[in-house]
Amino acid sequence: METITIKDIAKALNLSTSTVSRALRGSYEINAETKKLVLEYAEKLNYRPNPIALSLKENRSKSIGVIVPEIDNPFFSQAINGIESIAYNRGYHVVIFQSHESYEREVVNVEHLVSRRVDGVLISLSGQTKDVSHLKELNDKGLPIVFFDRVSDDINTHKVIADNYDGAFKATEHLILSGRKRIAHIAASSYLSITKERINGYLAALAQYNIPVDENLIKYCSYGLQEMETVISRLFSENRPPDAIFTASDRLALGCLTTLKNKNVRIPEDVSLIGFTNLKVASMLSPSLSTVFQPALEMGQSSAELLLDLIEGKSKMPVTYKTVKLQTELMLRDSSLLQH
Amino acid sequence: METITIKDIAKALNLSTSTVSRALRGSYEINAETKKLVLEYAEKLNYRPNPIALSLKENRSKSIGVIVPEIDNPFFSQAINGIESIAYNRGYHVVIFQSHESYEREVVNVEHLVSRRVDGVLISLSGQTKDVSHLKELNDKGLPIVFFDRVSDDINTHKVIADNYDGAFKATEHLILSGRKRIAHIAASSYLSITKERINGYLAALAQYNIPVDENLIKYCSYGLQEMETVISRLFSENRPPDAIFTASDRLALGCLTTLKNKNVRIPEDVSLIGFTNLKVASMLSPSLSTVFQPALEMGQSSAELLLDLIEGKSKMPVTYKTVKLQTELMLRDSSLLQH
DNA sequence: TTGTATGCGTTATCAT
DNA sequence: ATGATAACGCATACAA
Repeated sequence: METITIKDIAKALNLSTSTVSRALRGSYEINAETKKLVLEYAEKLNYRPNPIALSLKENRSKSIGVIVPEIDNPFFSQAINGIESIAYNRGYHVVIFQSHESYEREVVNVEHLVSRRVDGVLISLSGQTKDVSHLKELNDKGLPIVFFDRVSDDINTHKVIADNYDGAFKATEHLILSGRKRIAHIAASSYLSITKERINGYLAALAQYNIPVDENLIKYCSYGLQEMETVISRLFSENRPPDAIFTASDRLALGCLTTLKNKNVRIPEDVSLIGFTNLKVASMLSPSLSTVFQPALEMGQSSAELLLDLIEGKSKMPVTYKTVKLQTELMLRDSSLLQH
Repeated sequence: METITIKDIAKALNLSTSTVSRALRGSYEINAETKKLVLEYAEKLNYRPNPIALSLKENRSKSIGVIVPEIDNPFFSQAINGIESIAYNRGYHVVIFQSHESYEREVVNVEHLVSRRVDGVLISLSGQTKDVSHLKELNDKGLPIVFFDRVSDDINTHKVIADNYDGAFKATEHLILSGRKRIAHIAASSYLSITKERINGYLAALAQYNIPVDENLIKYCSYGLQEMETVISRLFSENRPPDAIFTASDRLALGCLTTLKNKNVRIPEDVSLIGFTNLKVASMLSPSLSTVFQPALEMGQSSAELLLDLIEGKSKMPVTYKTVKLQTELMLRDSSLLQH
């Protein structure tokens, strides 16, 4: 790929590179004719400034790094969609990294981002991450970081989260109102902020309707299908099995659905099921599953806006703690199926 | 973000930048002690070479551009997952673009990629793209391009495709063998390579089982749900409606499912449904839908490998026409439901 | 209004 | 074995 530079234009037009540069940048002190000449020639040769040279000069890359647990997860691909749309509108590029829910990989990703000189970082923490010093250090050094969805309270910066408490409350309330009494909650990694928030919403709903909390009905399930089987087995080997399950994510909802099917537990006759999920089609495909849908696209957009504002100094630096509450829409369908 | 450079190290150690550079690069002509000194100091200061400076010097960015129609589409997010894994293993970054199925946006994306000086491009064409001269021009100039999934025959480079013909053949055959006779095919944009290949597979299966082709049973559906309603209405307003539908994608399968439901067409009693889809859970969630699963992850990996080989000159440049055939797996479940 | 020189971080080439 | 210098592409402070 031979590329045309400012120097080529200068040579061809018998001008200095500075003149050409000024002409192209639409600078002030420049003869109108010279400018026209340069612009036309540049257009003819399809000149494109080299952003790498600019980056080196201006010590910024006009790119942001995004670290997500998995791209191939509807919530995160929707979020990336939103991030991409904002970033490109504002002249930034998006470089994608996956932590695969591993703390070690997240640390390596962060290291890569720093090496790559991204102008800022958007991150949703891995399920294994307890300690965020790898991020705090960078943030203290002045690298803008914005958290979305899975956040940490240990770093004082922008955070974009869904209203997990409210979503969990409504989901639980929905199950209660449809007559369920023993509502299990299958939660994700206990380290995650979203996990805690959702559990709190669940507990609050139980409290409001005077339903006693049974600790045995709250299960954490961080890993694969195998763990889900154990969890489900435990739940149903109790004296009084649950009559409803509230799962905390897409993966958990689907895993639960599969496992229940394999175990010949009938849905919704034996248990009714509701989940936090971004699999838009889930409830459409499966009348047995109601979902709490998270506005992933909007969360991606908001977090990208916040990050770019930080980068461009349009927003006070590390002091802002801004929790953006986004509408959590409850997609409760075929409610009749949930009735006894 | 203040960053430490080779110059800082040189100054601190009273060495020249060249010596420091040599020490860091593990070069030959260098005193062992000096080397050790530099390495230790660099380690202590957490020195990281600036890839931007490297890029400027070596005229490459160590990044590849990926253009997909939509990130938020299971097939493409799985493919990107595969691309990412290979790229990072080989030291490249992945910069993501979406065409949103629009030719104009695809052209703009390509323009951006060129501006960004990516070392190569992975692309799956938009549904509106008939003309690929925007890509051909670049490829002729020496920019490595690899197509995946939605390819063009007008550019002579690597292409990674699933065996769409075979998948469509088997899907159709499956419907035939379960007793269906009037099998409709709902296809995506007629411009796309995958569309043609799948139609050919469909036609071949009909031919093999001596089922006459009814042109009215082949419908193109490029856009939203509205168009799907029209298509379904037309199909079922015929004298003899279809007794099975073979849809060409996730979106079409789900749109079809929804529309049929709204129209109170029973599945699989009235029509049985089979689709090309990467919504891994689709068939799990919906016993009415059998799926032909595309190995998106593997396709992403293969195409990334091929592109990086091209970039690094490990593969003959633009003369190679290599179609990588990947296994198309047919997920036929609850077959009994498909029987009359 | 235009040209010259410098620097961004790094490495290759050519001294020493 | 090490140092000085130029070059990658661009913008800008300064000189003319």
